[in-house]
Amino acid sequence: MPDPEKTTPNPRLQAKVEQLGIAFERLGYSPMNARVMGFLLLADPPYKDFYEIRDFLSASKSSISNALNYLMNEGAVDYLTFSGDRRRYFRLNPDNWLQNLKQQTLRMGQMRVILEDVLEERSESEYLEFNEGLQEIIEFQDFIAKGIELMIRKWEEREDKV
Amino acid sequence: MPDPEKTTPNPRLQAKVEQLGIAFERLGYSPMNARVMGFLLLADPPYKDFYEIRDFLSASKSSISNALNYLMNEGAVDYLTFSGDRRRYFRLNPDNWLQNLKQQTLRMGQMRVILEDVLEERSESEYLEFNEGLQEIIEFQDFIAKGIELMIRKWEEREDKV
DNA sequence: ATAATCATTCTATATTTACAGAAAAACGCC
DNA sequence: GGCGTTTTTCTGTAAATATAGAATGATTAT
Repeated sequence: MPDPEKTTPNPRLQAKVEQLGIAFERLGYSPMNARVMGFLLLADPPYKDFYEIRDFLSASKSSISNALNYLMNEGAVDYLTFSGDRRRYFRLNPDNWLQNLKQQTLRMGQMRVILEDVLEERSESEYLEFNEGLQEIIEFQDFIAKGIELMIRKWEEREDKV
Repeated sequence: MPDPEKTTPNPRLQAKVEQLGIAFERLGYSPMNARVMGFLLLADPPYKDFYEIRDFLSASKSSISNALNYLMNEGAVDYLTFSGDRRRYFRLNPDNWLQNLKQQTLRMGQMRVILEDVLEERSESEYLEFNEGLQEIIEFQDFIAKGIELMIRKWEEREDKV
């Protein structure tokens, strides 16, 4: 059973977590979700219970609850349990996270779908040059998306060998 | 000088622009910016002046002004002028837009930077498995980022030949 | 079975962001 | 250079989102 060693505040760690939080906000995470990511990334041991997280981030229970649920849904976070201790110990799960990153990366061709729709809509237009410009963007997105798909396949082959 | 033919409202077009707007919101654009993109994508001729945009979207001048400036800054939009007419005619510029998409795509390796920082921070930790998980995510991001870079180079070669 | 505590949900508040309208500025034709 | 029009900036308001706190629900060790 892990010992919830009463962590004395560590300003350096706090600053680092804030900094990581901001970095994750830039990737599209909401502030609290971003900070929880930051905290779990630096956590040592790399699993922490609900109240450790709450206390470190000085946030409310609902905020932490929502953040953890979001991140668990996202796949980046899961938890451990230890018998004789009903708490859950939350941690980043790099394996699931990686799985998820792959999925997301594959979904990158989103704009292609939109633009194909637009081109169909513009089929009557006489402004051919404009349409050709759009066509080229579609082709680019397609090119990239296909390439990424291929690369992910390669990555997975590589993994099998390891 | 283009004739600002008084456009009678076209419900079908309006619905289509809304729909595109929502699609662009999902890509991270704010609602008005997203609608302006949608409108310019379907515009025929593919350039429209400030008031045509404003009227079509039933928005305020400031909203349209901000949206256009944002999109021009982004590179997706620029404008034409015609002598004897001081209005600016805004349009999507697929060439610049494509340029920009390439840039963004290249910037996809952002998370790598964050995680490298984290790993350095965790160098003392004895939870090696966790660190190895992070390391693998870095490698994946790196693999993808490098691959994309290569593909963009290929794309540009292809373009030169066309 | 129950008491203790872990976790979620609900509701209220604060913060942020988007948008409008008015006023000011910039621009380009005459 | 003056004047009318286009465009931006400023300021206030509305809407959306994030977070807090309280109440409720769920779990398990005893």
